[in-house]
Amino acid sequence: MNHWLMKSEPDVFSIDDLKTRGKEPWDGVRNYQARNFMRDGMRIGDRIFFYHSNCKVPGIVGIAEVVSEAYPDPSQFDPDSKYFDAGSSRAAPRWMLVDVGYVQTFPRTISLDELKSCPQLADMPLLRKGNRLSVMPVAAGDWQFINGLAGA
DNA sequence: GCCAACGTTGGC
DNA sequence: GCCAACGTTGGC
Repeated sequence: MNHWLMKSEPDVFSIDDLKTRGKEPWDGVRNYQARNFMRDGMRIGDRIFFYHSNCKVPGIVGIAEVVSEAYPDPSQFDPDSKYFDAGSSRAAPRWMLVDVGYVQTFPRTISLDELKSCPQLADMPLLRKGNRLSVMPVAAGDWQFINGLAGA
């Protein structure tokens, strides 16, 4: 099983929103590297750290899981969507997504500051300077370590 | 709201 | 194929 981290702005879609909905199509990803992780890397049952970005205390707030295979992101075909992509077509979809299901909310947020303070996590892609990927892999060891921090 | 970092676009 | 301009991300 592979492990992942996905960023979301809580003002737009928070882990509480995911909890309420149960599962959600992860639409709107318009970065090729992130798309490739979803399309080629993710398998049903893979676990995901849910990360809140662009907010007061950015950090990992809980766990989600992959609940579908990758399929074309419908929003790319919708002219009324802000994610519409005129360069894509149903015959050759450019953007893929997976459905993400709620698993648990951590008892506390593992803040970005705390993650940065752990020498064990220095190689995490999340902590690399200038990284803006919204979907990225998490090494098995880092997954275990962070779960330990969360008391989960 | 600022701005550094980085991806994409498009002229040439 | 180069690279300047532009847009976006996301921490602060």
